[in-house]
Amino acid sequence: MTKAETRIQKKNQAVILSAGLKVFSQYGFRGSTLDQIATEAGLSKPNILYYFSSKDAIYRALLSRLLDDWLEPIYEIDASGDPVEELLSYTRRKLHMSRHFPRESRLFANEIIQGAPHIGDALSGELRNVVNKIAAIITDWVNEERIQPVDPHHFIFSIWSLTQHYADFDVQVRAVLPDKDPFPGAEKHLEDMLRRMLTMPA
Amino acid sequence: MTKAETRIQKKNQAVILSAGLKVFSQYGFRGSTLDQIATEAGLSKPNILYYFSSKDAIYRALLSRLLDDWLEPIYEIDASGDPVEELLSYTRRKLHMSRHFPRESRLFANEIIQGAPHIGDALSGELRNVVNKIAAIITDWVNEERIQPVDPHHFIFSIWSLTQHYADFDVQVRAVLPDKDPFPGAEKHLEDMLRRMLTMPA
DNA sequence: TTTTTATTTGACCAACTGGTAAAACCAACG
DNA sequence: CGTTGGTTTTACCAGTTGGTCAAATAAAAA
Repeated sequence: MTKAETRIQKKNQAVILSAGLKVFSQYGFRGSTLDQIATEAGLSKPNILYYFSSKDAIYRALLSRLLDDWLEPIYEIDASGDPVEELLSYTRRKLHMSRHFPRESRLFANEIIQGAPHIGDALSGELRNVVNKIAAIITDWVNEERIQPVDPHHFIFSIWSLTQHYADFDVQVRAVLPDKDPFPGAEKHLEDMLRRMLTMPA
Repeated sequence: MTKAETRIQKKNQAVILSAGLKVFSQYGFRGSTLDQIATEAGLSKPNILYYFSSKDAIYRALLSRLLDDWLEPIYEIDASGDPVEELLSYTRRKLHMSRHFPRESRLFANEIIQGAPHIGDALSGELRNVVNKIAAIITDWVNEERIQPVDPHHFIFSIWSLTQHYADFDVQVRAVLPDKDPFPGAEKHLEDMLRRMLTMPA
């Protein structure tokens, strides 16, 4: 039986997780320090360790929420919907995440680049399963000749990379396009490109 | 007048840079330690600092080589060549780099994700210039109706993200496709997709 | 060979790391 | 009011960090 949490606990846990997200997403696990997180959270270091038993515990708490959020848009793909529209709106949802939750995207990117030491299991477990499911749907759509032939797995990787790029490489994108918000252009570009790629020629 | 380097200097500098690349590309700058690099290089820590004045110096030496290597394939794009083939072979060169120099790709990714604190200037300088040049070429090709209309900047970003994904997110890719080498499939997929994108009428 | 120069090492340091312990503080409730 | 239980802080610790220094060693030049 888990004890009910007080208001203060809820608030401070949220503050710490938010600070941890900011710091971990920028420096990776090993490059981040409890002092940084404490400063960012406006709490003392021992106070942080009163709410989370260790640096690792903060990181793991963040990651366990993360994978769910990261995968959630893919569950909304509807096998009975219009193939092109389903895949385009999945892409739109992923791009939306890059725009509005770039820190989460970068935290994930850091974890993967470092070899996924904390979530490797989830990758070859849940992630792999859901990807294979969607890949099967895409294969069906191809066989029914409702979209152009594509390698379903690599196509999914393409959507991930195309959308996450705008969060993970934000600095680079803005260095090249300094004046404007890149996202409207990105959305139009991705929609055009993917639609062209998927659409059967008349 | 710079002194000529002895063969020991050459060898040890190379060994240290190689070890630094391995460590920095996995943990980022702040997450890496001189001890790790020393162990990886098979040298003592003070011995490493005999060849490079600081941890930062190793990192900067790596980055200064990196941007050149990273950009080099784009310089080979020939404005007078066949548009589709030029862009496809650029993509192939980038994918080739992801396959054979994944550590360099991840070092670069780490640096960008962290906000490019060491190479921000190069991004808004040299990188921006060369991208704008290639973007102008692509715009010409579009205007001459030799390829389908695309946003040139976002199209370049797309090539980068699609190809680098296979280096930076290698663990994820292999978690989903555990049995096979992903690169042959990736090459075919990217070629199919990009060709369709550039040639199919809207 | 001797001398000069380049290289490597072991001992060390101050600052920082994640984490602990106990005392002090504070809010609520009887 | 006083007690109780949750919260915060101060002081601290042992291990690690990037980096220094002088002495020891190996290589090259004379």
